[in-house]
Amino acid sequence: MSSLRKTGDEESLPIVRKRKQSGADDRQGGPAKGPSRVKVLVPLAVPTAFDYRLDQETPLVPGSLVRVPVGQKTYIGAVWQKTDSHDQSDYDFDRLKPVQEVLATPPLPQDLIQFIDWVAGYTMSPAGAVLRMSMPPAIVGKQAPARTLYLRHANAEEPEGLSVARKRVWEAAVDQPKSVSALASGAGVSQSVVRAMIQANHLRGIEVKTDRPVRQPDLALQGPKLSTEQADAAKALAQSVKRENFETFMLHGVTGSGKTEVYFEGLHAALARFGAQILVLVPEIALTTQWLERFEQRFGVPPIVWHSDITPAARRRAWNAVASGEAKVVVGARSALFLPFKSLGFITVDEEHDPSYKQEEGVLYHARDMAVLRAKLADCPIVLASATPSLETQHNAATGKYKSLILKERHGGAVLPTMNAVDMRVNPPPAGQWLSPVLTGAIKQALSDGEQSLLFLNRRGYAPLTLCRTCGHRFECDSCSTWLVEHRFRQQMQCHQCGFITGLPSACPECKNTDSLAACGPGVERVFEEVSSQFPEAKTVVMTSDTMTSSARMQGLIQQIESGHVDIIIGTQLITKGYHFPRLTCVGVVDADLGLRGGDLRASERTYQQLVQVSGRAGRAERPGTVYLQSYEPEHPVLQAMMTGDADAFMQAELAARQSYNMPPYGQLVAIILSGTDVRTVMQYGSALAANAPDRSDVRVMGPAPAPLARIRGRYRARLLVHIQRRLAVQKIMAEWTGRVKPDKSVRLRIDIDPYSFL
DNA sequence: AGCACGCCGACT
DNA sequence: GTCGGCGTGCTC
Repeated sequence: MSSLRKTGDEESLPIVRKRKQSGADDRQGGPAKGPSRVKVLVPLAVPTAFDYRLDQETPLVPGSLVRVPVGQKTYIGAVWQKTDSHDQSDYDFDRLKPVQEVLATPPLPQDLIQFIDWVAGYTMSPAGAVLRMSMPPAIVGKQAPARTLYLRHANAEEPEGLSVARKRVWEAAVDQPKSVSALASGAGVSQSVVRAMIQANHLRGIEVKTDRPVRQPDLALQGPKLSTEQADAAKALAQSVKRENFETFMLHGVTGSGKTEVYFEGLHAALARFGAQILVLVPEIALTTQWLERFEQRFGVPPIVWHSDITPAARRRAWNAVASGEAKVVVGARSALFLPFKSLGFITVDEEHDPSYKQEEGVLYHARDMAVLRAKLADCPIVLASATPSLETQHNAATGKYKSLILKERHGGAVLPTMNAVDMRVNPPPAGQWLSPVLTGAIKQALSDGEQSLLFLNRRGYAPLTLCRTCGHRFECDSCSTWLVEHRFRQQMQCHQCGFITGLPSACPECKNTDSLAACGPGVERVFEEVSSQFPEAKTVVMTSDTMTSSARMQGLIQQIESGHVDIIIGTQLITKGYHFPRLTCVGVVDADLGLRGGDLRASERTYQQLVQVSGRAGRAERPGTVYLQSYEPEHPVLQAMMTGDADAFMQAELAARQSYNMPPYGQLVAIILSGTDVRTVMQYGSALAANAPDRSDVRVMGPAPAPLARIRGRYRARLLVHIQRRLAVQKIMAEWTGRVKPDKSVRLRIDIDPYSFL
């Protein structure tokens, strides 16, 4: 036994010695020279920073960007820990790969590093995956394309016989090399003058690889005249900016109350006070041309825009300008929260209730909640603006955690629209149709008055389900548990989950019957068909993500609507945000009950918010608007709240219900999503998890149950919902639990802290 | 995120 | 008998 042990010791000796050696090699403790160890977080789904060898003498500050090898490739990562502290790393010093390059780019700011670590901890995601959102590998470290700037030749005499125009260019071409257009506009001449002087060799071309300077906001511009209500709210924001610290505001204003103008004043105050950077978060689809135009009017420059659809070149320019601090005003979708702001001075989350702020892929985070943390770390004010604030935000406002700013009146004398519930049991549409005579009557009236109508149905395509009347066959996706949606305009069947597309069938694949296929239920295309046959003379358009394939097309259509060339607009939620159509007076909600089915935690809240948003499109100018809500259950509290307009009572009732069940925002939910190729293995692991749940009275586990969409892309999914009675750090509990019950390696486990969607 | 390593089906 | 499918695990 003892000899065996000895042998073991001897065998492990080299390792022991290596460890000691590596400890002795951690020279960063003293002033010793030579290579040192640095921790670098790479933008990959890795939970911790890797160790690298740094061959230069100068230590690197945390956040410094470095190029390091990982496997076969190299990545740009960020130095992730103080290099002067002794670390416990046991990674052999002589096995470390070297830092290949230290980038000249400014280091990631300290508050961003803290933010990334915190988000990783909160969402239980690998820190590298969060870092990836802050420094997309396709952008960071990439050079600007080369361009040529022009300047006088050094010490050159003014050429003989310059014309007046050329002389002006000559005067302008000193000090800074300038682009042709900058020289021309600076001298007040046309570009051809400058070009001719280049030809004549009067100016010297210099190749640079820098981006053109970012246009700076014009702070002398005045905003529009504000109502008393608006001015009071704006003043509160400006005062908060003066206090120079973290403070959260709920800006709650009815649709059309001019919330935007109010938070613009807050942004303006922050810009004016320290020249700080400001960030406005908007839901992806709300970043409209109309919104950008308003922004430009107020600040004199277009903002730096950041969302999933911008070109790689624009993305690179935006990232660099934000990192250098040159970009002062940034507007973006949720991912803009992770940009490396040098000095963030104000954040606004517009439409803060919008469910699209919850990222449902990769790192599962809620941008609104993370924005509040970002503001806290940056020590700056943040405004959460909405006509229908989330229950979470209203609760925080009620408890005093957030300050309340409330706008009760519509701006410019516009009145709130009149609400009508159309009881579909009393006024049913003709067979095979979806619009009640009440609604078609209202559209007809609007048409004859020369006003516009909007029909809202949050369902793309022609019909959500196609079945065979003979054999009952349903068209389903092969790899998801969903129905294929008929898109009649495109002559296709499509799975809205995985995107699978196939042609329209002419016969039932099961019983081969032709003329036996029936479309069930309405989508926007079907409503379009109905409207077209009822109002053939009206100009009707459909606005969905399917028809709005390019932003040029979208803008063209918006302009047509604004100029009154469109009579009836049919659309999905794409049209509920960010637009202001003065001629729109009649709004019809085709199926106001749609969001209430399925009954998840937030069904009522979300439906209410959506109905208010759609209704808010009506009557935003002088002409009053009218809203028709088609419902089979008009006595439902959501419909009742719409009719009475008593939002507060509705929200109070919702909050009380949440409180009585200890649901968010009082208690917490965590979802565990399991997926794998084999149903039984997935369910077995789910059951094992449930059976070994944390032994705490305040934690209750529901499930495992097959996920509402049990199969996506061929993988089976099951979920457990964990309810925690109180607000506490659930991450520790979850980590301990899922670490204790080892998963079968074929099962993938994801944890969604604060789940929003229950799909 | 890539990319290499590894264990089960259709080819010469 | 081998080529290659993707499922699994590692990257300092």
